[in-house]
Amino acid sequence: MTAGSHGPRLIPGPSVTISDVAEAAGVSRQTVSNVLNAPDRVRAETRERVNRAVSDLGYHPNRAARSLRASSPRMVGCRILPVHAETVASIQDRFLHALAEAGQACDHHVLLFTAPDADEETERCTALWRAGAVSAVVLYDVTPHDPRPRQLEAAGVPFAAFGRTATGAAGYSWADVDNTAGTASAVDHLVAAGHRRIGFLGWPEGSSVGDSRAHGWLAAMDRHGLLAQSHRLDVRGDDTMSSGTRLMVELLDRPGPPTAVVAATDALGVGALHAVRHHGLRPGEDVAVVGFDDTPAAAAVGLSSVRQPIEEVGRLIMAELLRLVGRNADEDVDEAAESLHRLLVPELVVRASSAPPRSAPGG
Amino acid sequence: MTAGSHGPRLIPGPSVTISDVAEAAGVSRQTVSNVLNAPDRVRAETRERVNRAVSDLGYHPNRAARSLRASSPRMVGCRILPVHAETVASIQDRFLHALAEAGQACDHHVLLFTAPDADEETERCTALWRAGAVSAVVLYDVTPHDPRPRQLEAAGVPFAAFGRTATGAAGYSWADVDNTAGTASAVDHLVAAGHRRIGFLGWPEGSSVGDSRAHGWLAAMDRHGLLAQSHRLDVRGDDTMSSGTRLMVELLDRPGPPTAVVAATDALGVGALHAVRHHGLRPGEDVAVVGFDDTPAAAAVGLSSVRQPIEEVGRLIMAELLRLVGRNADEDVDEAAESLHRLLVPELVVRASSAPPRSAPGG
DNA sequence: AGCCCAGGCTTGAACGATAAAATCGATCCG
DNA sequence: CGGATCGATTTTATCGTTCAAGCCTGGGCT
Repeated sequence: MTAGSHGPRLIPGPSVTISDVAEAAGVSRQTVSNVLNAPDRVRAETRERVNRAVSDLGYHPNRAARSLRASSPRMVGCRILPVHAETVASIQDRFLHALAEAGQACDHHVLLFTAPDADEETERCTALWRAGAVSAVVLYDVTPHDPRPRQLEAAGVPFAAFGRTATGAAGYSWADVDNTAGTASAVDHLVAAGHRRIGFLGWPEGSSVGDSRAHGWLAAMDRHGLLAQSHRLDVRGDDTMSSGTRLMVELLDRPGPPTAVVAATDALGVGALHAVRHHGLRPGEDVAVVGFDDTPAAAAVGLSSVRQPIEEVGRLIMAELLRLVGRNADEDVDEAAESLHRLLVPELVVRASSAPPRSAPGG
Repeated sequence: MTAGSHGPRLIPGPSVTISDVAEAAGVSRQTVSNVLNAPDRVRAETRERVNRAVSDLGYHPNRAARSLRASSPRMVGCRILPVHAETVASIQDRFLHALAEAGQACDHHVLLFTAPDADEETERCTALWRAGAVSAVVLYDVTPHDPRPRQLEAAGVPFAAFGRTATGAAGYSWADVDNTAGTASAVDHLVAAGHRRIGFLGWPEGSSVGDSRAHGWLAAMDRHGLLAQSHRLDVRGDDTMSSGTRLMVELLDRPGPPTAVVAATDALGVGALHAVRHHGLRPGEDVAVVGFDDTPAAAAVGLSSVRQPIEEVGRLIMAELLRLVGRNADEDVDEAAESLHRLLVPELVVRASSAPPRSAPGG
């Protein structure tokens, strides 16, 4: 690059203001503002002239100024969690993408922040909101005894949650995925394919998500009249692939082994698939396996999996936040009874690991 | 909750302004501002009085107003990619977290946006920058023939990249990970453990990352005087677990099978591990396997893996952006020669799949 | 006493956009 | 033909913060 750097600036600078546009179009600032925000108030001819000036100069209204005047930053805050080694398969990236995409449709953006724990998260949320950096925040992965919703309510910060607490969830807006329905639909699918001895690979009791998924399996087994044998087919361990393999081997070695299993996660499911192959059995034909979360790993190995409708969750949450802060500007609380409380049903993605419907139940 | 909702508002509203603080402390707006931004200009006693008022009222300076006045939004934009089914293991979430964490240290935040393709990404970056929503943007996963750096340079948008193009990379700031050094260090590690027949599982030629990793393996083999046999130990296929298993089976069935393999990704590595087990061999003892990217899956199955120092990349990029926009305010370009050009060396994480150092090379 | 000076604080003026009110022309109607 | 009405545009004021300049007050010096 042989310099020549003192030439005229051809690129429009970052600071084209509404006054520049007004001057170029021969009108006042407010007219430009009207063209952009209330076009019907301006004569067609003027409008066109202003629009030309806008695109000629490459004008974009300054967000800070607009936020200041409107006292609405058009921003939504969301904590991004660190990726721990134990986190086998996170769907946080899908969630954040869905949120960003949903926001973009209505000129809102997602602001990321980090926090070491829940308390700090609440604190940061509050600070961001008080500073007018965000008009609302999103809570990701809210668990039954999560302190965050209560804390944010106390601080008066508008929010919506992905997941919900055991108590007090009526007071705030949330969207959640019905884990119970997810494993139940997996059982239904397997029963329809002719399976009757359907096992479950899960985590030890105590986690809400794990318990829901276990319960969905058990309830569906009961519904299909298969409860009697279920206790022999229920094994628990860590949420890892190797654990899945180990548990599956254990099941297959028992008398009256399962012809199909529902795994609480894809990690367990992928592990189970390998155990099946290791036993010289064909996945999907001899033994069917269904996972949970439809992570890329499941797609890669052809594992059927229950997919959470994260994109839908993102859309719902963003829409709800817009409603919340829009309403706030109008009246105060009071109609809080109309909060969002939506339990979404996940969808089973069928792949080779459970694909060929069996006409007759195998021995 | 038995209403009683018309009580006084105990929670401090979102709109505590600097004037409120000033009034409470019995000083002027500017003095409050000085206490916060240039404490040494204010007498200690006054400072303390103001500080008390600040914390009593829960005052946080309004970001929009500050951004407007300083014409610096203290925000950095970054596109979030959708999670495709083919994306076996993304490290984007780690990167975004690192970026957010690094920014937070100096009161900067990350703004997420989405875009369907590179051109649209450039356009959105430009729009965000022109609107003063971000002071700079970050490019993630820049490939050798990526159009984005050129486009952003043309638009005058300050940016830094994770990854770099084949040409013109001297003109902008980037940090990248040395893939070649990564696979080479894996080979070194295996040679030190006594291995001599070290195979490679990779993708077909044509992708920059894949080729670099292949080249690192080959060069290291050469360096250790093992080049002669390398052509028999180099197999390529898709970046999936099942592909990894298939390729590894193929290698193990050849005459003079490898006692160790380097996989271009964790997906291939995990697949290879299963092939090893399927052959009745013990991973790490009979055959060693090393993956790449140190994804959670690798940790879960005990696969040694080459870990990219993403956190370091995030820190470097954020620091560089601050330098860039700070400099911009001062002088114009000109010292662009001092851009960041940093090639980081990844680090091998040793786990059971290659753990026990062998004193004597096995047959 | 009168003057200067400096530290400590306050006042005025931006930053860029927009809601609300004022202005200007032109049209309409009794 | 005068006043009312209405549409199109401009002017004014404001959001909350900070820079630049101004204003006190008290102390030191001549």
